[in-house]
Amino acid sequence: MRSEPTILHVDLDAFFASVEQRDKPSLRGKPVVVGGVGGRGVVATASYEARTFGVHSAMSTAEARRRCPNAAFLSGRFHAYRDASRAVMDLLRSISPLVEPLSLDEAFVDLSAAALPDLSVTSVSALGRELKQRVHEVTGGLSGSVGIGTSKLIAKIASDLDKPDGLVVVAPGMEQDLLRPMQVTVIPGVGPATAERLRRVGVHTVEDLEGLTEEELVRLLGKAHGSGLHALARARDDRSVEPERETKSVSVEDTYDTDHVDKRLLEALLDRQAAKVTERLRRARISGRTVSIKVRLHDFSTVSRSATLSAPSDDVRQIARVARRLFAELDVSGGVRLLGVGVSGLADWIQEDLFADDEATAVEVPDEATEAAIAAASRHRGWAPGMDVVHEAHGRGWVWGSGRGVVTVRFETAKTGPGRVLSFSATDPALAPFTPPEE
DNA sequence: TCTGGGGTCCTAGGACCC
DNA sequence: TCTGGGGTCCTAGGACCC
Repeated sequence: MRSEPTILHVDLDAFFASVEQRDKPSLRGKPVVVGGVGGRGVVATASYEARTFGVHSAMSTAEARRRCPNAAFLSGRFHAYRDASRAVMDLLRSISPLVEPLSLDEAFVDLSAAALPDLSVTSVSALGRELKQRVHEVTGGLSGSVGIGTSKLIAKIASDLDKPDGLVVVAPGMEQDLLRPMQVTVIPGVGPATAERLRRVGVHTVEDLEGLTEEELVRLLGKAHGSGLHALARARDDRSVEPERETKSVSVEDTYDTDHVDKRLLEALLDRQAAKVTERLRRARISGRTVSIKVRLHDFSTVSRSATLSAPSDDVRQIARVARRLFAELDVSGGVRLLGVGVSGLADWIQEDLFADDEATAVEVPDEATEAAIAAASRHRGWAPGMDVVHEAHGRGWVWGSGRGVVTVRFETAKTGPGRVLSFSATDPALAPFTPPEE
């Protein structure tokens, strides 16, 4: 927690719905619901007019239609949201270089890096007002709610206090007075499951939460969540604004209007998703080592499977093949409601050839020994012997570390077909010919 | 016609290594 | 061939957020 109110949180009001109303005057003043319009859709954003009918985000669209049959139901125009979001984020970055977007419609700004005469409540309040005015201008009429405080926690809670079109600045020293009477669910990270656990031990408000020791909270919620909540309950929060957060995973998933049972259809859908994921990896110039699938069954239970490759890949066929293999292990005879493919363990796409200059002591060995080494190493790594290794190398190189040294196997590219082993070398000549480890 | 899609972070257990 | 501890990696699932 800082001594001055230097963290600002902006949240655009009913963002998707507001963009629709901005672009289509006939929708202004009327209930608008943006989200999935299919049989299994849910509401992403409801305009304030729709909210008066009890429609809110995450509600099923079917329920929303029941509550507000006259609303306009729209599936959304993401490029328009992205454009509006970009205008706002650019605006924020003109105020301070330290901007952390949380989503299209939300961001933290660190005002300690902004050009301000001082960081008094008066001064940051004036900045907040001006910001709201300029958000209105750069977006062609959208409003945002702004919260300013001495920490992320306080700024975020503050922006929610006077929605829509609000501005709340929490003066330094007032943090605990603000939090104590509130429900524990105002703390980001306290969702239904955590709230229920806390309720069972008689904790409803932040003040109640303060009554628990860190040990008690850790016992109840686990180490990270428990000690984190112990601090936040006391308004202790020194998380910094992180302008550049790296992507950790890329995924695609689809819920189908009816459950699918046809395995061949499902495999084709999986292939398509693998292609979409790969396309996004390539656009971002990244690749990934871990391929995951997600399957939601007819009863809404969800299973996931993943497999980690020896090297990062952005190869459609390889990712699709791994996805299919993982899928084949599952019993989906009851029907599949949702299917998804994801890639994590991301790395820069352009990989240096780590082994290019490492050949000084390299010793060439016969192909037979190479194949044996690959087979042994692949068993060692838990792969099916032989088959995946060549593809997984993806034209780079591949290292197997053992207690006795490092063995490098080089491949030609796998893009034009199954790769071929080009050479085999060891950093220590004593290792060649390589002896496969015992099973 | 209950329950999206894109993510992040955490936990727990097992394998493996030293 | 007895016992153990720590660290890392991997996998599956869960909670949470917008």
